[in-house]
Amino acid sequence: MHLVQAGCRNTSRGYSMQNGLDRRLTSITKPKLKADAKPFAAFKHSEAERIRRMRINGQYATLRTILPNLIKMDKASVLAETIRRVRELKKAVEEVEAVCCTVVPGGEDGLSLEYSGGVEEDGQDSGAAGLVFIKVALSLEDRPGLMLELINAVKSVKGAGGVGLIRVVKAEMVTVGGRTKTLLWLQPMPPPASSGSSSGSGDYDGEGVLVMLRRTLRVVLVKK
Amino acid sequence: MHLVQAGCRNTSRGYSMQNGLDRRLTSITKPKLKADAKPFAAFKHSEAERIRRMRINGQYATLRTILPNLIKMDKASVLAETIRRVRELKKAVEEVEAVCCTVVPGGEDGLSLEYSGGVEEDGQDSGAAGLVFIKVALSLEDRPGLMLELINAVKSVKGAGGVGLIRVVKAEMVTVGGRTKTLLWLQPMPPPASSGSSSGSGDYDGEGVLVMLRRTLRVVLVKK
DNA sequence: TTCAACACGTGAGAC
DNA sequence: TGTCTCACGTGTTGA
Repeated sequence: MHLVQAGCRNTSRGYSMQNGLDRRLTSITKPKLKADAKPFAAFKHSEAERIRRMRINGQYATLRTILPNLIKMDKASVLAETIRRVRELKKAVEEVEAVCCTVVPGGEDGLSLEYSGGVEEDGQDSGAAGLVFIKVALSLEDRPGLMLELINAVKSVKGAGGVGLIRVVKAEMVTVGGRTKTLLWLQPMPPPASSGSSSGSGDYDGEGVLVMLRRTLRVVLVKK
Repeated sequence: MHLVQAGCRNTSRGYSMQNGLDRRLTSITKPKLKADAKPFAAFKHSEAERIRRMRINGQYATLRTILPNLIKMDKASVLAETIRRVRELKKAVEEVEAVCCTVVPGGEDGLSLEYSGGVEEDGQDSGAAGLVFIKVALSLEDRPGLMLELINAVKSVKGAGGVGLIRVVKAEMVTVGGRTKTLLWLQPMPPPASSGSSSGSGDYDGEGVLVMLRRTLRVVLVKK
């Protein structure tokens, strides 16, 4: 109950890094007597709390060195300035990204789809008439496992027979300031040659695939 | 001495915003009796401390909302992630600024001087042969009063007679993400027509002025 | 059980 | 004087 007020106060308001780690009952061993158990536990507890405080205060010290033009140095002001700065920097990155890095113009959801009905790079026809190559560009806040999510989303686009309709040919990612710009090169897969001629599929619903793809990718975009 | 342990614990580890502001001895008035003075002071003290804690915890809550991909939500982890993010964003802004916004190539100190010996825009000769127009571009962390510092630095460049050698014709600043890009258009002033012909000054040390100017501006750049 | 994280009330320095 | 900020040890809770 606050019977012991530790000697080291270090309240010089200098906001310097160093702290305790001072002279103290070092190398404590667990007491065998039951009477000593409680003071020992109390000491361990207060010591753990001291270490926790030191860790947090160390982060404050780091923030104080990182943030420019800090007027007030107290914790609340440091946190407030930190929040302001993070928002400012985030906005700056997004703005400058919008100006400098737009590869393919996308909609307001940051999702852009480009497709062609021609022949792909290696000159090999995919077999799906009217839709053989899709290029997807999207830009969003980075998160772990994003690429996996995107690929799974692409693979989840399936036709009537439960067979995948699109395969990922190439993928590129570039992250700047926590935002990720992703490029996907996709290739529609030919419908299963179950009936009719092998080169048929004249009724292949390329537009439908695109709609499904866009809807599926949008789920990934708005997630979290 | 911890005789009263407040009722509201709110230790649901939910890291939600709301907190106390709860039922409590409201609308306390200062007691007249001396015996009540101390408990009253203690209450006011603990209450003030509670408000302070709430303010700080509110900042933590805000940080938890604006930081993406937070795995651990405890205070130390939030601060650590904040530090990481600020550094990441700052670097991103600097990099993208270096790529997109370089107006005049500068040295490693971010200071670039350009000068011409011709005639300035309005066709009026400054009178100083060989150095009539200086354009300065510099990029550094923004700070309040920076422009004033720069102008004073320019004005502090003086000749033998203690007279100013340079005047500021135009100044532009643009700040992005806390970094400021500054453009200064300077004009050397003619040396005082104390002796010789009025159009003389053939021995005007334009190079010396540039050296002094660069040295003076560098002081502003490395400050703080 | 121990451990980690938290809110609390309090003593004390700074302004 | 009073107010503000901080470090401290403690009680408590969930894992």
